Amino acid sequence: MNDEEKEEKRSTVQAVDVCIDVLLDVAKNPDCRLADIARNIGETKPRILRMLRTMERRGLVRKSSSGTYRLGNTAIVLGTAASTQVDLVRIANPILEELGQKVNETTQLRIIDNGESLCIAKFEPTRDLRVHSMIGRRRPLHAGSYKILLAYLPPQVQAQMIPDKLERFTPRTITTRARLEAELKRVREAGHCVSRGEVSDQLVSVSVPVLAFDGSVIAAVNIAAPAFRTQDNDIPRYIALLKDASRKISEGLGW
Amino acid sequence: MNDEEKEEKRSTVQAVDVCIDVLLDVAKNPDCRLADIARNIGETKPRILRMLRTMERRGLVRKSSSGTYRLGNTAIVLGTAASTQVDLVRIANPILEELGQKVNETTQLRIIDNGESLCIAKFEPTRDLRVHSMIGRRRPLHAGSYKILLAYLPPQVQAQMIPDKLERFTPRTITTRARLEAELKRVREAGHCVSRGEVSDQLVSVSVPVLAFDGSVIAAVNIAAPAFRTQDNDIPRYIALLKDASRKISEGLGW
DNA sequence: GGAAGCGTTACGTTTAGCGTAACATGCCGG
DNA sequence: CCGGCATGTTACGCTAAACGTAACGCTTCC
Repeated sequence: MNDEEKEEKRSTVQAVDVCIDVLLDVAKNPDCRLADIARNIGETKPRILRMLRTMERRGLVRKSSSGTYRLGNTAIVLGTAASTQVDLVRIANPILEELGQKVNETTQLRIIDNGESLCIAKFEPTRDLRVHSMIGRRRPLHAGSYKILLAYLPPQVQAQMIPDKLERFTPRTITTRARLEAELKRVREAGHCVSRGEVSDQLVSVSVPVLAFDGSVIAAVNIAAPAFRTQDNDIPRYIALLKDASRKISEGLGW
Repeated sequence: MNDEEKEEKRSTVQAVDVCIDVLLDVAKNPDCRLADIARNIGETKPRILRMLRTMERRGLVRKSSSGTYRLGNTAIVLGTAASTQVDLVRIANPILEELGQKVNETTQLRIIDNGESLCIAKFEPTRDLRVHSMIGRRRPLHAGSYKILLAYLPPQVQAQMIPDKLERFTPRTITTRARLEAELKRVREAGHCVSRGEVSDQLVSVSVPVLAFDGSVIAAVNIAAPAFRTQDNDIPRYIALLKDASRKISEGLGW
């Protein structure tokens, strides 16, 4: 371990850290087995077994009769409590719903987390064909309209957020740093970002930033819709509605 | 520590156990301070500080600028994943919503957890005056219509679930073991339970059991409504709708 | 202006809990 | 039918992770 890592981990509890790894792994892979978890996170089976037992006793995970693990009731309770405690999510939820009802499409709230974009709230309309969304899903920052999260960062922070290799998802994905930076400049000036098929061919997504009191960007609201039913003249309307929603969220947060 | 406790705690990880205590305490008391948490769960401040730091680094909790703690984004992600992984909750949610829309009142799903009833799913209608409900809220088993959870237990299990002292909430609360057992017998024969003001004066609540494949009771669905707008002739309708919902949940679970 | 709270740091001691190794069990293929 | 390989599980001795004590500044409130 180098000095940097030593500094990072000073005065933390390893067992808790590993236990969080286990929880996240179970969250990602429902019905996983002890051996899988141990392999995934690179620990020994006895260690993970002890942790799973502890968490099972507290209802954080559940062990099925076939020996596979899932998250448990306590995790639901924690999560529900969390969504009422995280201001951003609590405020945004009804606003996302109102917006989504209005345009009858999927809406999302995304933040930067660990160099990726993370969905922390969403609304899906009740129509047969809609964009599927999932809280907790992570996406790279360079593709799709939530690249807007990068656009307002201080230059050097932005630079280190952009990985050297930009993965390509579709022919329209931006994969060179130069083009991405040019696009980010344009996005910053426009105040919104429209992505047509950068992540998935058939999808259009439009994002605007959610501003903190000091003008910094703390999240992005977006509308995601199938390309075939999104006409060019829908876009300005979407942008206006998104800006309205974004403003309401900022106000709700007390700014 | 006596032998029993030793046996209980064999091959678990103490640090994880304490960390769950911390999480649950933060869930219960948003914006709590380090010293409060340490006091609440009877641990030293440095220990809790180390844990909070570890969890904060992973986004499980958030520390505000004023030094208070709340649950964080990772907790939301975990909770959302959990509600899709716990079959009972995943299946029950849309059914609870449909039921709640039909009667325009609050509906809940409750299970037995640790000698109490625990709300693990709910629906609230969008009307001004409604019964408030909260996932994670615990209630004693002897009061209110969810006492039905006790009614189908094997006699000796039931006996040890009923505490010696039955807390009184209202004049109508059952507080003697004999009366409670008589009531449970009646409930078991009727297949439903109606509570009028046992927990709170102004509330009526009706519960029916959710059955597993073997006929054992795994949960209770209930409708909770203000007493003034619940006429006697509403009750049979509620019971019928509840039984219907309960059957759908059982079927959804594959039974 | 001190007393009492807070969060935080440092450090030496100890015990929690780690990993190794061995075991029981189930499943598959030869 | 039996060995091979997977699984989950247990036992145990060793070690270092992390615990608690004590002391540190800081703020807040009498």
